[in-house]
Amino acid sequence: MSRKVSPASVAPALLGAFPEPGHDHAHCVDVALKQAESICQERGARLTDVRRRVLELVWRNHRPVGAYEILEHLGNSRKRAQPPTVYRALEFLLAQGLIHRIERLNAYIGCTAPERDHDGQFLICRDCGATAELLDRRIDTAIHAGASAAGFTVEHPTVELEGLCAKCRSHDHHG
Amino acid sequence: MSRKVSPASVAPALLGAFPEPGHDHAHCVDVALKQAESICQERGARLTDVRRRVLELVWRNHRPVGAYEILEHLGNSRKRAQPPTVYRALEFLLAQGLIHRIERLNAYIGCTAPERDHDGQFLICRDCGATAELLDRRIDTAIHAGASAAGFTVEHPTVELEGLCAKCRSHDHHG
DNA sequence: ATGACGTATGTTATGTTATAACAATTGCTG
DNA sequence: CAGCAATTGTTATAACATAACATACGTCAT
Repeated sequence: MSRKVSPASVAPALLGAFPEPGHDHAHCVDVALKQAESICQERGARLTDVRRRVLELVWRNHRPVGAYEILEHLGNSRKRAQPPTVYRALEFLLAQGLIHRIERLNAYIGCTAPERDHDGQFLICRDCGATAELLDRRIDTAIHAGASAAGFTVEHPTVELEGLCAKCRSHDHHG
Repeated sequence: MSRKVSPASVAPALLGAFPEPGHDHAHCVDVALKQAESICQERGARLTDVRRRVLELVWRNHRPVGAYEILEHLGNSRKRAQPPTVYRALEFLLAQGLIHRIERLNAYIGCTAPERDHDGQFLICRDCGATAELLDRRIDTAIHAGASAAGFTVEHPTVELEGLCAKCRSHDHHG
């Protein structure tokens, strides 16, 4: 069992793509959790039980998930967790680059390329809610160029693109 | 007095630029209000008293302003306005393209090019809070190209770039 | 002018998202 | 196992936003 996971072998084939309707999502979750373990171990960061469960819940599907939605599913039969528990876990996962926050939606989504330090670009379908992460260097380049023309240095770009995914666009046309 | 205002004559020299520290801000507000009047008249939209006052408050400075901050300044000596009053005015101003919402900050900022229908790109200084609007076609192009490569049609891009403006960057270096 | 209608605003209550502050627990290290 | 730092639990509240219904206002046909 190699501890160091090569990006090529584990990266889901989702970068810039929307998942197929019937794909093996358990596999997506599995990969994400394994990557998280590996990354945290490398860094000496502690992927505790709460944090792992929150990460798992963020990965329940390929849509951004709200903190309170996570909270609902985090409950331990008898006692419900409180907001700070979830927000602290989210804060940790954000800091480790394991998830991203979607500002438009006040929601969180699993990162598909956690090995790289980056701010992604997000394609958010207004119809089905599916959200894909893009890592487009041309967009980055254009942004940095445009900003520096105004004397501005970009540190944390937020790029969230609402629109229609291919599937929903074809539905709209046909139905 | 011409009713139709040519963009060239009124557009503030701020597109993609941060305002000078000592600029005549009363002029910025004045221009914004006049443009708003003109645009609403053309469209048969009613720029009522509440709406004009909210627009004026959004333009108090070149930083995004929160709804509750507006609320505080909207009070009429005796009775304070309620949240829905402000939110409804903001909704109207957004619909008319007279202001933009900054998602990262849950805040609103005056649009510097209200005659054009557009989603701007925003440069937000993390140090001084000053925020400038960019209308960079290269960024738009890169975004649409990147998205369509994933089969995605962008309808409403959100581009909010946090970083350092020229002034604050030089302060950082010197001090 | 007046009544009917649509738009705008006032008012009350509540929903949703997020954090402050402090206590208790856990895990690591000497 | 004592001491310390990191994590989680718990209580309360802050910050942002909207639902629902009442009132006022503008305008247009009669």
